[in-house]
Formats: sequence, C-alpha cells, structure tokens
Amino acid sequence: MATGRTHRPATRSRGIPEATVARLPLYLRALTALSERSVPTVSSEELAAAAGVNSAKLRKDFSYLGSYGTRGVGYDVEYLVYQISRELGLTQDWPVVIVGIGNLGAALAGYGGFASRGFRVAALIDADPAMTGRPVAGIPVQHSDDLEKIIAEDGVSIGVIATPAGVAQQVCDRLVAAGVTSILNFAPTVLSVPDGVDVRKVDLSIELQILAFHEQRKAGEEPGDDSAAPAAAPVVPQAATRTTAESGRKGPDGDVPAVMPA
Amino acid sequence: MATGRTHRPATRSRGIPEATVARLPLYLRALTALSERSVPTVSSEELAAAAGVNSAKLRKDFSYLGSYGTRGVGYDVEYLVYQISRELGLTQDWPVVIVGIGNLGAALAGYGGFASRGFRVAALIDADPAMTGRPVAGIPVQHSDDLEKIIAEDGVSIGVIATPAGVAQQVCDRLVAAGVTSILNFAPTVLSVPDGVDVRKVDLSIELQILAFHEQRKAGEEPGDDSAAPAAAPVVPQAATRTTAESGRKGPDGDVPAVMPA
DNA sequence: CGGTGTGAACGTCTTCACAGCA
DNA sequence: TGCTGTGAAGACGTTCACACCG
Repeated sequence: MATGRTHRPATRSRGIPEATVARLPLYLRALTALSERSVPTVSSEELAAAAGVNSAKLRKDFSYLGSYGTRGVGYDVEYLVYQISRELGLTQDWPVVIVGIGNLGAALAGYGGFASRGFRVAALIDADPAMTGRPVAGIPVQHSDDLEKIIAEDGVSIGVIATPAGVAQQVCDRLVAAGVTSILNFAPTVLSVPDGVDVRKVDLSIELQILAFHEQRKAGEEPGDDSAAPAAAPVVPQAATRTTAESGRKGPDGDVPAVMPA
Repeated sequence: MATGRTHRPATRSRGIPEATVARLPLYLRALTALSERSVPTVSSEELAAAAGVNSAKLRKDFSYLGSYGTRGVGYDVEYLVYQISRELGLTQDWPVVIVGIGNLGAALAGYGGFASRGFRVAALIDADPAMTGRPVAGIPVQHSDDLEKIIAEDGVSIGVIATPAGVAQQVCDRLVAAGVTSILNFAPTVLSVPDGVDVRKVDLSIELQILAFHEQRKAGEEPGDDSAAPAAAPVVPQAATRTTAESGRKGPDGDVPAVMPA
C-alpha cells in the first residue's frame, strides 16, 4: 500500500503496472548476472527461469517498457540492463540515510547490495550519544539532533527506519518534515505520512507468520492423501525443483481438495 | 513477490485468499496493542485505521474466517486475537533455525518480534569454524556440519537463510533434504525447491529500487504539473496523513511484495 | 440507529494462444 | 522457423452499497 500508488490515479500514457515495477529489480538482477558472464542475448524463457517467473509474464512486463526484443532471437542483455536501470531510476545516485543503528541498522549499513545498485549510504543516525562518532561499516554515526541538517545538506530523499517501534512515527515525521519523500520502514508499526510520501515496509515477523499459516495447513494434509498420483510419480531426489516465484500450476487435476481442519 | 504461492491453485471451499492471509498478521498486531490497553471491543473502522487498511477490506477479510463480530457493536478484541492466532497457527510453538550468522543473521537472532509471536530460535548455524560455540544473542552458534542433526532433533520445519547469495541454494537444498518445508530467504537469489516447500523472500535492495522508481517519477512531475489541483489544495502541515501500511502482496494501493535485504 | 456481513460491480494481474516479424 | 509482442479470457483482489440484525 501504500506505497505504491497514492500517486496519480493511473496517469495516462506512462503507466507501468505496480506489479510489473516490483518485478523489474528481479529481472535486472538476473540480467546483471548474465552480463557478467558476457552472455549477449537471452530468450524470454531463459530469463524468466533465471528470475523465477513464467515467460508470458516477463514478456508482458517488458511490453510495458517498449519493444526491446528481437523476434526469433530474444533480448539483448546489455541493452535491457540499461533500459530497466533507467526505468527504475538507477542511473542516478540516490543518497540514503539509515536511522536507528542497532543490530539491524548496522547490518543494513554494511549491506553490499546498496552501492551496487546506485544507492549510497549518506549517513547513519542514532539517538544514543554513546554511538555518535563511532564508525559502523566504515561510516561514522551521527546524532539525531542533526537529522534535519544532514538531510538538507545531502539532498536525501530516501530514508530507512530501523528504530524501535515506539519512536518510528516521530522519526518518520522528522524525516518527512526535512524533505524525505520515500521511506523504507523496518519498525513493526503502521506509519502515517502525508500524501506524496511513499512508505514500504518490511516486517520479519509478518513473513514468518505467513509461512506458519501454510506450514500449519500442510501438517493437516498428510493423512488425507488424495487418490491420484500413484506411486509411479517420480520422486526424484533433487530433481523436480520448481522455481518458487510463480504459482505452481502443476497437475491438471484439481490438486488436493480439501484439507481443512474443521 | 514471490513467494507466497506454489501452493494449491486456490482450493475451493475453505480457502482463505492469500491476500487476506498476508494481512492477518497486521490485524493481529493492532489487536494485540488494543488488548494490552484492555480495550474490550473495536469497530471495523477503528481497527482498520490502526492496521492501515480500509474498513471494507477488513470486514471482507474477517468474513473469510467466520462471523466473529456483533452487528451494531463491533468485534471482541480478545476473541479475535485468539481466532486469528489460531488461524495463523501461532497457538503452537515453531522452532526456527537461522543459517548464516553474519551481520544480518545476528540481527535476526536478536530480533524480539520472533519470540513474541510463537517463534523460537532453535539454533544458529554458520559454516565458519571460528563462529562455532560463540554465543550470539545468547545462543551458541553451531557448525553447519551438524545442520541435518539439529533439524531432525528439534523437529524444525522453518528455516531462515541469511547467507551470502553464492551458497544460498546449497544451504536451501540441505535444509529441504533435512525436512524443512518453509524457508524465509534473505539472500538475493532465486531458490529452487520441490513442490510442497514454501519460500518467501525478503530483498532490501529490491525494496529500495521500487522506492527509487516512484521517487524518480515524483521529480519529473513537479514541472509538468497537471491541470487540476489548483493552489487551493490544502497543504496541511501534519494533517492529511494517509495510513500506509500493508504489506502483503500486491494489490492496488497496496503493496507489493515484501521486503528486505538481501 | 449503528455496524457487521456480503453480493455485485469494478479494477488489476496473470495466463492463454496466436499473429506477425526477424 | 523461432520467439516476441499482445488482444482476449480468466482469476484474483478491492470497493461499493445495502440488507440485516443486535
């Protein structure tokens, strides 16, 4: 939610579906790997497999960007890398501030995936005076009193909140007041922001809870094994791997019907 | 993305929509807060605001669980907390293993949100012999050679991968072979798993890239300001706050995938 | 009345299937 | 011939609006 839209109600022309935008980074990662191996071109089928989606979806996604492929051949890796990077705005430098340098904040500060994608950690900010000046991942921590000044001087528009939940909203308010318009929130709280500000959240405990839901369901299934799928089914050891991303779409039948607990 | 499915193609009957499942943890968190303040009941409107969604969506979501509300009154907080916890499978204990105890793994090991939701860190595993035996967040790190034994002894079914991308797939294979059927992946790689195994991924760099996309778009908008929205628009200081939450999967206004680093 | 529960309208995303171009 | 690009169909998710009940 949030995030994502809130913008113009599906502006004319340039509208790329949010679901597509969310997958572009995935394609970019797969393409970058191919580029490093000096692979010149890829088919939608190959790239889709590498990114963990199905080819129809990938082609449809790319069609929103324009016609960057060659029929009968595939896509030019380098060219696509450039086009997607540009579309995502990664051809420019994005200074980012991380607020809350606890275990998580420190881990994020040292995360290598930042720099490699055009993001630069402009500053680490923490409210604890004892942290001030101490270097974390090679960057000296600054005190939160200077938050506004730091953001203004570096022209920061993206902020990462890794503080305890209790202070997340006030940190958010200060970031927004100082000019930040995009926030990545790791604190387990719902943040309120003015229109025009994007917030994306990452909640570890939520992800685990979703896994637990499905896990619980699996347990109840074992016994009620369905009729089909005789022992002939090849239970290859390491084989039958299915890329996780998309939905399985497996057997034609209806798959296990019910399950359910009562 | 990702993640999430691979399950049954939306089984009939008792199937709770994936989008709803992704929001249940959100409702649970809001309800828990109300519970701690001893609030007896809430209306869909109030709870929705606290969870960062709209009331119609919340009521629809709850309708999939059953009719737990009282018309003209609202929902009983304690009762709902219980029902949602049960639905998510949080009334039982879920032992979890974290593989890869670097900065991120250590941060996850010390993350408080786990224990408070029925998740117990059963073991920390790392391939570096120098880490073996060293306590992280009060739990001694064990060597990866013992991975299979650890999983079997504790009956672990949920694994968290926080290793470098290069070894994520092999760690994943070992976890699966040892009996793990749900994986939370923080490594920036697409994991292949057999049918029946769930994988959810959290990729920080992807989240930032999505923010950058929208951020870039904002910059280009200023000038070409569109017709509507005359200067009359009330630019309230701290007012017009729009709740952002939600995470879950995609959806219009919604959010898209999930999260973090990687 | 007030607020839940839900059928129906609506919008978005995914999948299909094939026309069309290199 | 092979693979892209895309209209159309279908699945899924959200929002509306109101019947219904406490």
